[in-house]
Amino acid sequence: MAVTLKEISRELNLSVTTVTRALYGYDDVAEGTRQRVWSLAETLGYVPDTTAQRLRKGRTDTLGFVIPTFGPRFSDPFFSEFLAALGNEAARLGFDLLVSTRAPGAEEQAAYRRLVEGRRVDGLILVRTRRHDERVQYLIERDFPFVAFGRTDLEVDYSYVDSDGEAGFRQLVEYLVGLGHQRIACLSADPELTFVAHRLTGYRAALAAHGIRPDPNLLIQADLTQRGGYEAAGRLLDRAEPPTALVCLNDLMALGAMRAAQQRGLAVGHDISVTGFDDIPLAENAHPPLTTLEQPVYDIGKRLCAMLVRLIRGESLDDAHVLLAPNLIIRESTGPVPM
Amino acid sequence: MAVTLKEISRELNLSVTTVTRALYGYDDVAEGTRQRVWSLAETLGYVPDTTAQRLRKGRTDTLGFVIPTFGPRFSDPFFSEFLAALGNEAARLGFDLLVSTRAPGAEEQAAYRRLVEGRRVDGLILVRTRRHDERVQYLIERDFPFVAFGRTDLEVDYSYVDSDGEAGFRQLVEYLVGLGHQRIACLSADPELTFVAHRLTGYRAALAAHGIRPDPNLLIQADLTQRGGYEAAGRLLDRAEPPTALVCLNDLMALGAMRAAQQRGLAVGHDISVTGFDDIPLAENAHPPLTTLEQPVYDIGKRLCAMLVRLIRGESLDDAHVLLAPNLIIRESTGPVPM
DNA sequence: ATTGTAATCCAAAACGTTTTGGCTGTCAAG
DNA sequence: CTTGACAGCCAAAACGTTTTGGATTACAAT
Repeated sequence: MAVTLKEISRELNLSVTTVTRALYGYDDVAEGTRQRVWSLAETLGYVPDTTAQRLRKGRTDTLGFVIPTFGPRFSDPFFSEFLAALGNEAARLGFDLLVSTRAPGAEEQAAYRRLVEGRRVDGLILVRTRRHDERVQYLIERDFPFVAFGRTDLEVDYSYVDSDGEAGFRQLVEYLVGLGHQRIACLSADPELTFVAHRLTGYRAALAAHGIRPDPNLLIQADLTQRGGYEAAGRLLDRAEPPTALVCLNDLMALGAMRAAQQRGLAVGHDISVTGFDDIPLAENAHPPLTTLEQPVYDIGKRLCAMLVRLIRGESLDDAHVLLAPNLIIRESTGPVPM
Repeated sequence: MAVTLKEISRELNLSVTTVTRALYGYDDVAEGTRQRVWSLAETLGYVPDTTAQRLRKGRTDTLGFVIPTFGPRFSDPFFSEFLAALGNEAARLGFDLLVSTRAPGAEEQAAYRRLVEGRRVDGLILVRTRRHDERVQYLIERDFPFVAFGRTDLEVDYSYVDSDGEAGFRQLVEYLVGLGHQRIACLSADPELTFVAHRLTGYRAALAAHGIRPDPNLLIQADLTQRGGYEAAGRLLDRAEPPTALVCLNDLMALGAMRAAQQRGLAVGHDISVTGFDDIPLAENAHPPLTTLEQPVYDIGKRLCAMLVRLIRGESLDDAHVLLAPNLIIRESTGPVPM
């Protein structure tokens, strides 16, 4: 089918060895020979077979990324931005990107094993780490190169980049307290997710710092989706004594929460304050625009990718544990507590 | 490093041949031998080397998908849902998914060539086809298996699934006309994109059918993003005689357009009507919820994936050209023309 | 004793590449 | 005339797998 070295070598009465060496610019090939090889390769449209190169070189030049998807209608701007970062940076570094989509659980674990044990990729990027992350455990155990967006509670060392969600939430809640809010609800998610746990810590710390007794009724657990935020906010707002502020674990939830509030005739930013996390592009275009904590997802993805490649190449990392402070962006979805 | 057939065979005093055949259940292996092989493979944790299998079998069992990204902050729910569909379906069919991200243009074309000519994938999925799509032309020329979400104007035959944007927009605009709208603006995009051209055709047809003279000032070209919709809507609304309805090429633009309207004090759904296309999850949670045309992105992705695999396997396709009618979902962003 | 036939097993080739460790011939220096 | 150096080329091995086309043995049937 496709053109191989053998064909070129046969055509020119050369050995396969000489042909590769000519193509790769070794200095033990006569100038004339090199030119003949190049020109024939050109006209025949020779492109080396990637699979053969991989087998021979013992590496795939491929990075793996398993997206944790939730339900069929999976749609999260966070991931598309992150993916764009990985894709662009991987390409820049000469790596392919192999993507799987799997809901967390047994099938996800199997996907990781396929990638690692079948030697399909040279390294992996993890995202949405969990406090006791089996993926991290597994990869450490197998000594397989990986980097993660997020920390874990495991007593192991690995390379990560993470947002300081605790500091971010502390700052955010202090800002709300400063506006006079006391009944600040938190639309949380599965606290096994590390970033959820961190943000909750920050939430609690800020309340405690201001002598506000944490009300367990104001902490509610939901999905990290609009629907999750919509439903959870609905339940909170229908209480006898509803909260005056809704702190949501991410922007998607916040958008859902805003809708729930608006359906109940509340003016977001006046009657009730709502906040998110991520600063997805939609946050700015929400109505009203959403107060949120920005984390530079694209840069994080890019950085992780570069770190992983250095790991694969056996180079040393000077910045193996990066913690970035998120940036509080105040927009119109928050305001002083209503009289 | 990893366990190979050779090691297993050495350990058991068997040939490599017998070991593979034992593992794959050929009937010329003694039952006892088969068991010894299996149990040793198990304890050593043998997993075949994917690269070697690929080289030997002459196929990669990998599908390629190049996401057309626009700018670094790429974030489009349409693509994350489509990607989830591809990922899940590919996995189900035993295929890996190789993803690249590239802005349309020369680099994109180079990415396709790398994938095809380097024999990195067995087939490709195209999305956002263009009227004179160089990708389609190239792949047809090389006789490489591919499927596309979208049609082209090229005189070539290939397998696709597409939404009938023309019919959808016709229905949508007729609905708006029925509400009394006459000055219906269209926030369009690059008409070289086939789906843009189709939707525009539907828009014009509906206007013509009701004797409304198309006003070139009401047709404006923008990016398919919130920002694009926001800016274009802003320009339209600041005119002396602004439109009463904004028909947007997709939901993201519509969300941006809504914000532009709201910033000018207009109540969307009353003072002005806004529509989108796609029915991304955010459309439902917008404020007000967005009237839009739903297309089953997940199903389309799944279907395309299955079609591609059949193509790769040389099986025949009975449904090589699928046109799906989008579904008009009327929400609160549209209403009667204001008095 | 020969033939036939199962039942087991395996050597070698092949996929396409890269690298190792040469080999051959020419020419200048001794 | 020999030696050494150098330029230019290449055979073979290797990466790990699967498949082809036997080979070997045992045993039953002739």
